[in-house]
Amino acid sequence: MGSLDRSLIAGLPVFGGIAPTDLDRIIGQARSLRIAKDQPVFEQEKQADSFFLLLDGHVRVVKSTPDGHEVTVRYISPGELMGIAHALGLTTYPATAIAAVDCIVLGWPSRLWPTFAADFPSFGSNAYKAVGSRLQDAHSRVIEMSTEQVEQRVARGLLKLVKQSGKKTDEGILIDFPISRQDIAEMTGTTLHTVSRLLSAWENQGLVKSGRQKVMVVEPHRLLVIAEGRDEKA
Amino acid sequence: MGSLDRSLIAGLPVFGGIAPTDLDRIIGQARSLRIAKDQPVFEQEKQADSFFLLLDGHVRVVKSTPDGHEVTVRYISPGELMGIAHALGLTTYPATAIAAVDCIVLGWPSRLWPTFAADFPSFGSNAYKAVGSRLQDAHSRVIEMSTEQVEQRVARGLLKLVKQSGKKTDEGILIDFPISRQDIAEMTGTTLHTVSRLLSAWENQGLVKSGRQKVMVVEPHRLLVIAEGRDEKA
DNA sequence: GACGGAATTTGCCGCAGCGCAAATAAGATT
DNA sequence: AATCTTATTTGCGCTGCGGCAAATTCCGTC
Repeated sequence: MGSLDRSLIAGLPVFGGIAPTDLDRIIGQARSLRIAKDQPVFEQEKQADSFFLLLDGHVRVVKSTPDGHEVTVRYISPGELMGIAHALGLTTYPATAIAAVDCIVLGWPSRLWPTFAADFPSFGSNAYKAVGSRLQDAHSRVIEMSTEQVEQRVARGLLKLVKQSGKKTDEGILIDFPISRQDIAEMTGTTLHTVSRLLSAWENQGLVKSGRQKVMVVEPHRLLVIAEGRDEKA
Repeated sequence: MGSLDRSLIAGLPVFGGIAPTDLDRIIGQARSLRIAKDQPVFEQEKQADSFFLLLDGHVRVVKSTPDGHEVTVRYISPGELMGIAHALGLTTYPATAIAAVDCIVLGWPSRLWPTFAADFPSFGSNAYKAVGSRLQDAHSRVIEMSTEQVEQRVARGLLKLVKQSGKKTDEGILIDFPISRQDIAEMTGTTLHTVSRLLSAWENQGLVKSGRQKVMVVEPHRLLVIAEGRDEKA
């Protein structure tokens, strides 16, 4: 487990404006975890006894329906909080979080949440702002699902991933964790077949380069045109 | 404007556990508004200079997209907060709120939000729980849009309205504010035509009775069967 | 009680995209 | 290098539901 250092979290927006001694106190109560690829950080319906901060890696948050469908709610990037069920007034996790790659995570017992929020006002308000922006995101998703067609949603989904986790290469911008057609389908509300067809088509037009569990966006701008429906049915 | 009485808000969950003197202080800073049917309480993109509590009536919260689509985010019932943009870290309203009927509303200047949240912890935590449950709702909507078909979503939408604002009559449960096919379409992500077809079909089966701007659910249980997809294609 | 505007109903058509199924392809394993 | 597993591609048929358009009904209003 090793000794945890304040510098791990010092630069993060959620801990913005918190005194060094407080940071030490915060990190002193954390335990650090290594989560292997494809392993859960926490699971839907289980008691929410911890909340987490992703230090390194990428995590996919998935909600399962009773009838076996899975919907990807969001991807978590380093520096983001997750599993903050208690901030939402829940005692169980509303979704499952799966490591998309090997991850390093800090975890705190949920009972510390109220203390943190009260003792470190900027932590509390940052966290609630994060919740607020997730609410915005969720509403955007609803709107997209209501008003856009699949092609636009997939384009938008890829652009979101690019913005969040894009890594420049000399051939384009690579989404820097393994992602399957199925994963993309689950985050855009379609099927892997349709995603595959779209990617094939885009590959032919030189918009993207993709392969097994990887997607590289070559021409973000043209993808944006599609995402915004200004495509004129190319 | 008249004198505002503490009893107006004393029983409400958001103000649960707050001392009478504090309630007086809270209500002393409120102004009460009467909003006529079809008039906005607040509007998307505008400066969020107030937040509100609905005392009486029903309010529809709508988001408009740049390309002219409208999506109904939710309906607000008496006792609920609305326009709490600042709790989400926003300075403008993310949606427009329209009075579905004549409404009575309390409004406070947004600058009081931080004070309220800090001085009345139960107010703050109740409010954040409310935000949390809206986030849950939004995610449910996303999942429904991804995995269910229109018929199920419309059934589910009606049931939600029934639960929230249903008024028992001797013929069934009436949704007690005017609601058009178009409104239902905007909240379920479909078109008014499809809603009309569905309601007609359900009317023939004796599931609902509906008319101009009104819907009455006669057999909630059978509607639930449809909503849950346990319909076996009747 | 006739008129006008808005809401609703319904028929018909077309197609986006899903389901099914089978063929490949790309890694992983031994 | 041969084999196995998992991901991806692609063809084909079908259908849910959106788009268009026209008819009808309801309700407020003068």
